[in-house]
Amino acid sequence: MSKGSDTKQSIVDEALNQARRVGLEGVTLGELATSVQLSKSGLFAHFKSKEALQLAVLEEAIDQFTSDVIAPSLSLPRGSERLQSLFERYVSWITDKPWDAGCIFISLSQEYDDRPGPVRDRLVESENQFQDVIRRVAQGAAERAGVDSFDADQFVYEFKGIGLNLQHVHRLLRDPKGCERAHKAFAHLRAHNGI
Amino acid sequence: MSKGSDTKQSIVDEALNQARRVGLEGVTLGELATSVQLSKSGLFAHFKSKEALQLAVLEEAIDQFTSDVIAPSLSLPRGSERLQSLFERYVSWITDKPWDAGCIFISLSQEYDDRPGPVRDRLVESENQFQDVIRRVAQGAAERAGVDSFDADQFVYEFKGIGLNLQHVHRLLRDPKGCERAHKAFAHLRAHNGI
DNA sequence: CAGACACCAGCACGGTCGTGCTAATGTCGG
DNA sequence: CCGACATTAGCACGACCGTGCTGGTGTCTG
Repeated sequence: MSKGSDTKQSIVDEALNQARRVGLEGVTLGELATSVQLSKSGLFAHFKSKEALQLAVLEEAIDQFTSDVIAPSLSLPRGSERLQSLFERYVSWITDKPWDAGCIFISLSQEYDDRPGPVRDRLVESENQFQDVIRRVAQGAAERAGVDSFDADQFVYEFKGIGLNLQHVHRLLRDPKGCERAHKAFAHLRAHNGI
Repeated sequence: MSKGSDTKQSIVDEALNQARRVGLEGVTLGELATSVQLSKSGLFAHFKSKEALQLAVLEEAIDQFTSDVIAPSLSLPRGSERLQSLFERYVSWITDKPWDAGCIFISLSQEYDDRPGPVRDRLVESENQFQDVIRRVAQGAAERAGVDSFDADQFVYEFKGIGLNLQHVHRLLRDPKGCERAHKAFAHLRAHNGI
């Protein structure tokens, strides 16, 4: 039972790479099939619908994000060190991909903000979970630093803004100074909150 | 020669509205034709290609942005008042649209960041122009406030981050507190820079 | 008022889309 | 080694895509 799972995994991997460039709706079964050297119907047999494939791809992206960004940061000691790590790994996630394609969640959030359905629902759920992680990590840093009246939700908002514009300047405008500006902005944010 | 221009304008308007929801590639000539009560070929005759239509739509969006956001702000006296107006009009542009669809440039930047061609080129050009406006307005406010060593580019980066995440939380997460957070973040940004 | 021309509908084209059905191939446990 | 079953190819389908051509209908100009 391993042959089938293997090819299914390679399909999802390739679909994820393509989705980073053309979006999840833009991934085509025909094109995807030739990419993984399968017939269109052979590929389709692994998923009962295109939507199921899209959900599998999204799930794969969430898994990668969890193990690349979240988990390593949470393994660090609570406090500003963990917070800094979370930010830096988020920056790397957006800019360091060997395949040059950026953060897929940011692309998908624009693609699905007006497209109801299970894909959008799952995307919203994962975004909220990520916000929760940021909030808790920041809250921990604030407590360790002895800061009172810390507005965690506001911190999350500004944290994400830095990341979103990083993707914007890095991918659309091709500004090489993006990372530098992102780090500087985050330093401002930390200083402003005393953490 | 006014009948033709009128219908052409109504086509572009409708296409712009649809593009806000499904992107420029997602706008379909057939669907667009029925929306404006024209035959597909009748509509197509106004543009020699779909790409020409896309460029016309983008140009229309740029015009609206200029007259809704940029021009009114630039008519105000130089300084922090003008800067604040620019930000608030940007926030309104993202959230206040009667058609509930958000800022199309943010959607397009994700759609075309990996799709070379004239549409992407024009989009990049207009983004750079907007950044120039922010930079000059902020620089003016800094000079009026007597601030030295003002990092205008960094200010632009953080300004845009606030707007991008506003679109994100407003449209995807449907967070009603988005505007409030955006304004608070901008107040932080101004305070940090002393303007 | 008539001729020139802009405007638009009808129809057709090759392609590709997602999705099914059927049959041949492969893989694995007994 | 063989039978059960998972995996994949071939083929077909209706729908829609962007794009042309051709002819008719309106509209403005002289």
